[in-house]
Amino acid sequence: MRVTAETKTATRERIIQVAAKLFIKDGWESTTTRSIAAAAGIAAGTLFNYFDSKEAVVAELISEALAEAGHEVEKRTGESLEEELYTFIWAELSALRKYRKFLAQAAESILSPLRRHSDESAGESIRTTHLEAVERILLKHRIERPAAVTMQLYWTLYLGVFAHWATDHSPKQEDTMALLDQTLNLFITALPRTLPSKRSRKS
Amino acid sequence: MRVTAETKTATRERIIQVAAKLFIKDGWESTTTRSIAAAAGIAAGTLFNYFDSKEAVVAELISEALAEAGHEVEKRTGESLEEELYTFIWAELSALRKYRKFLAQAAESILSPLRRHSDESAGESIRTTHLEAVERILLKHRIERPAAVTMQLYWTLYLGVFAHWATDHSPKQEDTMALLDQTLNLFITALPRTLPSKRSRKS
DNA sequence: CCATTTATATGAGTGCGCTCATTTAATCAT
DNA sequence: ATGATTAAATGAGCGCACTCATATAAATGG
Repeated sequence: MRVTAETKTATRERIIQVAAKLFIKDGWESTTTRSIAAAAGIAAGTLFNYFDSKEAVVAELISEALAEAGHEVEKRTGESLEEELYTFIWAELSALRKYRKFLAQAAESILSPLRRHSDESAGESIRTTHLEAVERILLKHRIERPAAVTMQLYWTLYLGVFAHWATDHSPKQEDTMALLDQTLNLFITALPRTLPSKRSRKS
Repeated sequence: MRVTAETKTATRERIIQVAAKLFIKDGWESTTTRSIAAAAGIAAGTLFNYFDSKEAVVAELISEALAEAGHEVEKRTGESLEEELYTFIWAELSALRKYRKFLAQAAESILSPLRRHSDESAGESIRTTHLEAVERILLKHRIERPAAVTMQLYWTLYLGVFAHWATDHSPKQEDTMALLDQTLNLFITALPRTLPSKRSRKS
């Protein structure tokens, strides 16, 4: 069976769309790959011709939402470093708002800091794309290319904010806004101080 | 069928011991609950009379290791706040060293910041126990009872260190030592500054 | 002692994500 | 047109964590 490239991309998009609907309606765990396939009008196994895993589906969903949000924000100018980072992150979270409820469950395994960088996990590109954008913002504000450990620290802090956002019960997630504010403040304070030299402690 | 309380605790301990062996030998994913049950000399279903889930088994394993390490360290005195936190955390990590390889896989779902605090997950007691110990250390150094958001920030940072440790390839995890040093430095810097009042930003 | 109650052990069963041998259909060579 | 080739679709099947009706044996009461 052969199928035109158009049909393929159409099917792929259809999977993502129905998956989004189902995830929003039924949650992450209750939505099975079988039900996604059925709703997309394909066989159960066919889903895995398009995505490596259930997680890869939601990772694609996230990536698409973030890509849109990212483009708009990066054009802005004339803000302080903290303002710019804040705007960028908040724009991303806003873009993900409709997925918020099930992301708390889904993202756990996708964005976990415990995933090895080396393996080709579904969320790896989300992480690198985000970090690249942050690096670009830092460079724009004359912060010299941050050390790997700095970005690692950033990602850790970001995950904390993300986790709080995903489970934030305050009406418009204003608790998260406050946390993000504090977190960025802390990160920026840390910026000049991180890793000037490899000075190990206690022997 | 009834069994004495002794038999029950013996079985429970046996499960933990054989599970530890298998996890170390075969890793987290390759060790099945069936294989643990078989090695412990019980039926597959019986395992779940003793533990809610596969994750609960490893959570118990971690808790036991941490309990031993925690007791020894908390007696110490005369160190700076940073020193004391460093010693405490490093003692914990040392106690977990034998489990390090499979913890990178296992802990992902257990310690994830994305788990809701409210639900009764396997790793919840690990988190609260650790945070209580840290709070005790802070109090000992005249830091007034830290705000919830401060401890949240601490846990986020701690998870970053833990994640790095779990996948640290340097011979004696000295990379982690350096990261821990920097992380604690950052946390302590942040201490007086976190949440003086509920000042929300941007409306 | 036997009957009843009760706490535990049991393993077949369930639904899941995912795989893979096979089928199907579009394309290409003649 | 027709057969050969190829890429994608298929769904039965696998191994997993976990459940639950049932079996079993210890404790208890007469």
